[in-house]
Amino acid sequence: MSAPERISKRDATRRENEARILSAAEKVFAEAGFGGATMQLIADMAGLPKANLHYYFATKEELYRKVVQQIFEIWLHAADSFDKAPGPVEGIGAYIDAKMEISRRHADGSKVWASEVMHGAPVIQDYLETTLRDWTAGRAALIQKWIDEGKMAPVDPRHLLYMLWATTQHYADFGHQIETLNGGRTLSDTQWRAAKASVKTIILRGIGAA
Amino acid sequence: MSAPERISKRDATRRENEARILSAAEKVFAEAGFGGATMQLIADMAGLPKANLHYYFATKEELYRKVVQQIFEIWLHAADSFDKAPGPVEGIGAYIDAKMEISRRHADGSKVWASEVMHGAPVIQDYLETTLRDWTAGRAALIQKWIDEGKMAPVDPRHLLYMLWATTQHYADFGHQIETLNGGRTLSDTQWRAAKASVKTIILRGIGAA
DNA sequence: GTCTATATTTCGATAGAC
DNA sequence: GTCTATCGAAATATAGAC
Repeated sequence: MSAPERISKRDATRRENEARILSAAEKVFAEAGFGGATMQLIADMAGLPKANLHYYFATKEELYRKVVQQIFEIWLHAADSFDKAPGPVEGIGAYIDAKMEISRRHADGSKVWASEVMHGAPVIQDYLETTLRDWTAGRAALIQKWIDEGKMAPVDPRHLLYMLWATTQHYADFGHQIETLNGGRTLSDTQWRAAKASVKTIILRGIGAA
Repeated sequence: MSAPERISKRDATRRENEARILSAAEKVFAEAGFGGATMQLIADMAGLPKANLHYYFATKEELYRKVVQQIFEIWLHAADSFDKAPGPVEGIGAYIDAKMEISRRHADGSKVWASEVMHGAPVIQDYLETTLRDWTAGRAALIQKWIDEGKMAPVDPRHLLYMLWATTQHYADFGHQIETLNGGRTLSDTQWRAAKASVKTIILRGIGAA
């Protein structure tokens, strides 16, 4: 038998390697898509031999699924402030802010999700049918309540949710196009503030809440 | 030499085969991405031997580029009514209608474009830097003119354009997600009308034009 | 122009020494 | 746990008969 080691140390190494691999995988999957990504590229970016990836994640698909789950969880938490808000100005305003911030900080994850959904959600269809469906129904009901209370104009809650997702995630998914139209430069802090303000102003006024 | 044939007939065959291949390619690229698509899959869907694809399109990338160009041209034409309009209600309203209709009729093309841009536009970067950049500058100037004339609220024209692209294309690119949230059914005629109306109502009111 | 057969490359995954 | 070497499958692309 080998010399006994502290379990905590082994676990720490495992967690660190898994995190390195997941971070590299997110980037490669975002840049090349699932089909275009190769285990070799991910291994190179993580600074590990290719065989080690298969030690931590048995298959390419298992690794990919973990990456998709990560961004999904981040988005779910972004809606916390939505629920506690007294009305649409605070609730939807905070939700837009949170989603825009995620588009800036987790653009790669957003792209992986977009790519997965565009291709028919072959790996995370179960999430769409359970967690996302429930989440959407709950938020649609909340929006309808605000409408019934006269706090905003009568709009279709689901189409409003689609608009919120579309506009905020666009800054991540189509970030390259926006950069190109910005003279090839990434958006500055000031420009990100302007983007957030534009989205919030138009939508909140559009639903008669501002 | 072979017996002389009418050029027009040979051209007709060529055009018909090219169209079949392009249509099949658009579908396969949309469903699997560039990396996930295979020439074999495209050939099967087009009902041709794989080698024939290489006869009409030398490489996979050349075929892909043609598919991307198609949807881009369709979108450019959708903005014709934009320019002739006297103000934002007619111009932006018509543009939303046209873009929504394209999302419905050319969802695959929209997905291919989205995938291309998400991956950094490796194939059509030149279009972004020339045609799209000029197009965007022209439309932003028109919107600014409407603002200066007091026909709409002072919003950032570029962020408004991004919002128009994001909201309309979302119904194509994330169509699978929307279908899942619609109980697994595609949107009916009535639901598409409601979607168009929602987008137009919120945005036009959001920019103070309705 | 069409199609079968195949050359060549590259990928995901694994075996086995350390 | 790590890494080198490699297998078997699948991909793009082409050669060459028809």
